[in-house]
This record gives sequence, structure tokens and C-alpha cells, in this order.
Amino acid sequence: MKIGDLARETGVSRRLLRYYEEQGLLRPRRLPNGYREYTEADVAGVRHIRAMLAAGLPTAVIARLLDCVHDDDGERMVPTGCPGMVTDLRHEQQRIAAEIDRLRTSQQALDTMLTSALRQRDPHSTPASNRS
DNA sequence: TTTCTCACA
DNA sequence: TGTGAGAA
Repeated sequence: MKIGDLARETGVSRRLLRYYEEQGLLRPRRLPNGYREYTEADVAGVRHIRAMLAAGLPTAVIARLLDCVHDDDGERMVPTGCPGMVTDLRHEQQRIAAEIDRLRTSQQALDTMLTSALRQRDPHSTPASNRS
């Protein structure tokens, strides 16, 4: 199928499908006219890519992990196990945990600034309620 | 319709 | 990570 067909079937824009190829996530073969030719397997492939992106994985990692996953009769993405896969996932999990810590620190700093700014404006107001 | 590239958020 | 525009 051509890029427009895959875009329709997956709901992912043609532009984005080209971007995924550029990142090494998809490897369509080329027709003599230079057009990309995709297979049915690429439909599942795009679903897997979307799922991994949603999990916060960067494209470089997804490129490695994509071959370590297969499709469970129609719907689910199932890990088949690859050397290094668990290591990669653990590493990403740690990276995300660190990122959350960093964001928490930012949030705390902003809360402090906001509280003090509000006190300047109205010294009698109660502290800002923090959603944390 | 599709390709690629440059620029940009 | 993802998009828009322009030219072929």
C-alpha cells in the first residue's frame, strides 16, 4: 500500500509517516517511481510506535525495541524478548523518574514564587492551594 | 498523489 | 516530536 493508504488506515499523517521513516522506525521498500510501498505489517508497526511514544520512549529507543515486539492476534502489543530490551526499558523508566523529580522541583519553586507574589498583592489572603 | 528540503514550534 | 510550505 502507498503512504496515503497507510495514513488512512492508521490515522497518522503522511508527513508523520515520513518522519518515522527518517527516524528509522519504518522501512518501506521503494517502488521504481520512488514512492514508498508499505505492507500490512506496517499497520501494526505504526500502532506499536504510537504506543511506545505514548509511554514516553524516544524514537532512538523505539527503533531498537520495535523488532522485540509482535502483534497479539489483532490488538495487543506483546514483547517477544530481545537481548537488551529490559535494560533499555529500565533505563527509560529511570530517566522518566528523574524527569518527574526535576518537574516537581520546578513546581515547588513556582509555588513558592506564586505564594509570595499573592502575598504582595493581598497580605491578608490565604496561601495558594497547591495541587501536588 | 507523491517526493524532498528548509524552516520552525 | 511533529508540522507547513514550496517546488518538482
